[in-house]
Amino acid sequence: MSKNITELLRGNGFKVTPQRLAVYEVLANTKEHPNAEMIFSSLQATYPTMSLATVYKTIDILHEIGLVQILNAGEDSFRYDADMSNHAHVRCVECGRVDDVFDLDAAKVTREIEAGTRYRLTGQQFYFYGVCPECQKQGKAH
Amino acid sequence: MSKNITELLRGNGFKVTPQRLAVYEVLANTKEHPNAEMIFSSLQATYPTMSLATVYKTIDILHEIGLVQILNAGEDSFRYDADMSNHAHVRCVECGRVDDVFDLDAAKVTREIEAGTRYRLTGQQFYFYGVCPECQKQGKAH
DNA sequence: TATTAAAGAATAACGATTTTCGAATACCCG
DNA sequence: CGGGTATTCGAAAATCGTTATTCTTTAATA
Ligand SMILES: [Mn+2]
Ligand SMILES: [Mn+2]
Ligand SMILES: [Zn+2]
Ligand SMILES: [Zn+2]
Repeated sequence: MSKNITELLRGNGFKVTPQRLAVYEVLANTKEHPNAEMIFSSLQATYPTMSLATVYKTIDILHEIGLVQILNAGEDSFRYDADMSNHAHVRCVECGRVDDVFDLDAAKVTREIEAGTRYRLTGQQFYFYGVCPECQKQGKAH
Repeated sequence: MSKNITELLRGNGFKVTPQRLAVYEVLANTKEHPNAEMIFSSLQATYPTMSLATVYKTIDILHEIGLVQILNAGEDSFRYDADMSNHAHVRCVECGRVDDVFDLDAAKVTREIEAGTRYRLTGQQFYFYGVCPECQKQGKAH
């Protein structure tokens, strides 16, 4: 995995830097779908000198070489995901967390849409909104 | 249809103004899913004095009284749709147009997700992106 | 038609995200 | 090891859809 990103960076003419590896590691080891600020914060401990600008530029590159997908979950900022598989997401409108949704055959849906619309689809985003299990517990008073 | 919006505005304590009717007419008579700027532009001919701020405020009201839905098609701005049925959208990454996708049973998909996750879902947003038939012809992307 | 509160026009302001800038640093190739 | 140059840092600035403001106009009611 780390080997993969190193090769991909070099192979695309990008230098391999600790910052780039670190940003990718954050995304590869979380299921939280962080935005740029969250990535930046989580690197403060290990990379106190990391610049937010570097996070943004690194994400651009990681996206360009196919290692990171960009999520628009209807918030002000973008979220990022190193899981490049075709899966949907659900955002809790109470606490803001974004979880994976794997119980959806996205490829099948895509095929149906492609047949119906005559578009050649290159991607898709499914977002669901609701209340996560934890917030349901806390908000019993509803 | 115009009768409907008039009643709804009055019934909700809003005044019926030419601007409000005009904004709704644009949305009711197009399939282009315009954003605020596009609505504003398309009204320049008939309402040269229309303010962009009025477009925004009117959309708020139309949304509030259930006449317009707000779309997040993965762009910087929101798009609006007077078709209140539950349907998905597809955006052409070449020319930016946004088309309807009626070949998707969103309610069915939502039920599946709700069963699989433990979220209590309150809404969803699907959008697909790809290359529309016309842009495929022009070979902008082979 | 007069009254009055709501609404519109025009434009300034907003504000969080994202980008830019220039000097310092460090990756990488030979 | 160096030299060349991509990259980083840090702060500042831009971005830009949307909202607030101020003054003017208008819809609704009787
Ligand atoms: Mn994910
Ligand atoms: Mn539509
Ligand atoms: Zn929650
Ligand atoms: Zn197109």
